[in-house]
Amino acid sequence: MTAIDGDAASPMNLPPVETQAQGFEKARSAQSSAMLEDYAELIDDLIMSGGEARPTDIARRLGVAHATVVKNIARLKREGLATSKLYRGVFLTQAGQDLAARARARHLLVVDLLLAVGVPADCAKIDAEGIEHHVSDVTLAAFARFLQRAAL
Amino acid sequence: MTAIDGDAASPMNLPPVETQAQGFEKARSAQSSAMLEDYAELIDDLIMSGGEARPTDIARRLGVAHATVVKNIARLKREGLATSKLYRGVFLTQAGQDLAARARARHLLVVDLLLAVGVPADCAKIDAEGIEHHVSDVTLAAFARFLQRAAL
DNA sequence: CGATAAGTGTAGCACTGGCTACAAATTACG
DNA sequence: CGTAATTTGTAGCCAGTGCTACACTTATCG
Repeated sequence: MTAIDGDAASPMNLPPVETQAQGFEKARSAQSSAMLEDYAELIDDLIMSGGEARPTDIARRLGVAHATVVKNIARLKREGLATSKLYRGVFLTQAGQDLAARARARHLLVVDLLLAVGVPADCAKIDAEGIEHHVSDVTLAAFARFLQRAAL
Repeated sequence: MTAIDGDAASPMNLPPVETQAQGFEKARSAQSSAMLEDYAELIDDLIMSGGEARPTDIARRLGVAHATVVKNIARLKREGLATSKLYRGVFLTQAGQDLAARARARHLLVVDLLLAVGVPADCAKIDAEGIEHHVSDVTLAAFARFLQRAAL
């Protein structure tokens, strides 16, 4: 039951079982909240730039079918992040706006770090989309510190 | 059909539709191959360190139920990455070993980069598990260059 | 004002990847 | 050698997130 025997069974260079499992578990759970963050950030972007966030626009931006967006917006509403009336655009609650702000800050920081270590701009933007959801707060703080140091 | 109108509808600071959709699409497809890479790398690790990769060990390392592992191993076999006989351990085909080698190289490079920018070791190991699957070849090359430069 | 286009929402399907529960095989041991 | 524990495999369920097809509302325009 305990993980002790698991460690004892590793004769050499394998990482400890718990650490490894922890990493995988975190990666799995990150995927779960990734959609919420992406939607919140995108909806916020659309509202701020154009005044409204419509399912069709969101779908085009995400590269998915509009029906997928409608279904996922239902989840955002279920989780208290967004509101919408029938055949009207989507809006973020306060919680949704907070999430969007956090997601955007994280996104920008990841892009900046990629640029700072020499990743081409277009590539940095694309890769950041996948990476940002797996960057823990500790790592994010390290990124910020590194960028501050590099800017001097 | 074209994305032209989408761009025209963006009055200000939003990124172009195609680039954005491209990033999201890549993130989604990365998730699809992530499982294969994780399994291949882990199976290879287990075989190299202990001589055999058993579903129960894999399950413990990944932090999932053994039945999940068995099901996913079936997918690896379907895709020509692994072989196994009933009630015996799992082995990698040549393609599987190649995938494992690539995954491991990528994993190590990501961990090294995180360490190089000041992320704590334990945190780097955990976060790398999620990040590695979203690092494109171009970005990976940039990481390598950065590390080489930093080592001087 | 009415017809057509565009946008929105609903229903139902497929696939992935978790899980539990149960069955079968293998291994360990008295 | 045979029984108990462990391991492996199978079956069936659920949730998430895509999709297409269809229905309905809203907007556009002749």
